[in-house]
Amino acid sequence: MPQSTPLLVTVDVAVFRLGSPGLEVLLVEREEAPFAGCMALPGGIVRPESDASLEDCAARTVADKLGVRLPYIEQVATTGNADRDPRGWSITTLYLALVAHAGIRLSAGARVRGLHWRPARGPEVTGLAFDHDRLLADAVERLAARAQYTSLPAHLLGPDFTLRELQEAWETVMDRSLDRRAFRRRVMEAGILEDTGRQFAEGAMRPARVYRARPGHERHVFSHNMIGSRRRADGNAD
Amino acid sequence: MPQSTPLLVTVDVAVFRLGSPGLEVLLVEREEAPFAGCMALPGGIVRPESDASLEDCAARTVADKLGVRLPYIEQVATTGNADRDPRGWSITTLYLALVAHAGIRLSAGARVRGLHWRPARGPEVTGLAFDHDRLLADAVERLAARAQYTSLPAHLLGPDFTLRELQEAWETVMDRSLDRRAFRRRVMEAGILEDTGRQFAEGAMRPARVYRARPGHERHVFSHNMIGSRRRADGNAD
DNA sequence: TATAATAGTGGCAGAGTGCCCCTATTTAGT
DNA sequence: ACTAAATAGGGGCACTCTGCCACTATTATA
Repeated sequence: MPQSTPLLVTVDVAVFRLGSPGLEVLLVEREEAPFAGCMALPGGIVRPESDASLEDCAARTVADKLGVRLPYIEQVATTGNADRDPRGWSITTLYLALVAHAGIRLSAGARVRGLHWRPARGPEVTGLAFDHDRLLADAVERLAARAQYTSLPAHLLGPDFTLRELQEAWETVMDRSLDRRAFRRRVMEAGILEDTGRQFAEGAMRPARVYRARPGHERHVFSHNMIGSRRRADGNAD
Repeated sequence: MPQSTPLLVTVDVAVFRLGSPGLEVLLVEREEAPFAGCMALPGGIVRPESDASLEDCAARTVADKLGVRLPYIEQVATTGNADRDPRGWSITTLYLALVAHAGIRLSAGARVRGLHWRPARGPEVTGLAFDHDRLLADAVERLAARAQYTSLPAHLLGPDFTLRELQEAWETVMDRSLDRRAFRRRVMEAGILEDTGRQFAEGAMRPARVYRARPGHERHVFSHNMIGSRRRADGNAD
């Protein structure tokens, strides 16, 4: 038997990209009540008649607004209670998605008004609608945790990249500096990259080799932590 | 606006305890269609009028059936699609719970008929109702992953335990043997235990010290992996 | 008193770690 | 041409962490 009381089931997605500088998240300005005028994570109501699955719903929600294929999407958590939406008991499943900076076409899609990229950390992203302050914090935390032992940050780059770009993606996601030597050692020993043979020069310096993810190794889990466990280098500990 | 099509929202819980030997999961024999007569994870329909939150719903579902307070409950993931329930589009949020073996009182609670503890791994827990085969596998996998770097397995024991019992809890959860010296070193250096001053003897052997979790350290995250990353000892690799 | 079984600890060889510093490669400037 | 400047890439060292073996300690029983 179905629920006796109506229950709102939604999906919210935290889409991240590499900003300049720092991690950026996609926010949408709400046009309807509740929280009209507030910024919120893009989301939508689950429609059984058109969504094959919850993840399809999340992917469609972002694809509609952003007009871009998501190279990475992952479920974070589900929140359900009577307080988060003034309209009543509601459930939302939060997803985390990454896009490459170059591949964004904000002009595509139907309802693109009010779409903004905002720094994912810091005071600029407080005061979001519903409980999205917490949802965003959860997504950022999950993202940083994944970066410690998986190759997830690579999805923030295009298909080809230099080791420096890859390290900067990692540092942006984890919000801390990494040792260059240790980073290169771990990535290269993991055997997840292949040399394209090409080079990339950015000014009057020695050009860097251009790599790409080896086919089948896009979702690598490192046997050792990407940051060492010895010392803390920079900001936020633990 | 709410969903235009009715949508079944449920909660399922994988409750684990230490068996003899091995990890055991609580299953319930379904009395109603669909899948009448099949074994399934205990679960229930989310009732907005009586559940304050999704997690409350999960805790209540188990407490009703098991008559025991859950020392640990954690959300695993949410599955939603049109195929998992023959009645139509449904969403379930899976929770993972641990109970201490000693504290179980299966006689309490209202609807205790058809409750069984079954080995959590192996052929005895296939053929569950709905997609619960996969849900159970996901919960077992999450449990083993958590054990690698958190003190989660301690919740499978009573308040007091010896280091041997603690190590056996870890080995049961991870389904692999651990090195005794390394285990003791890591646990003691973490500073999460306090000596009760008491001892526990089991036969004609030297008695072991009895420890308890230091208050405030029940949910410890280890700075280093609980299993080393050097070598695999016995069964299931990576 | 010897025996058997478990509890608890010392210590070592080798792998993993951050880190310093060296060399290589490019363009701009003189 | 030659130097300067900046980044790319790697060698290697001191230190830490790892699994593992072996040793001592403690108990009851024969």
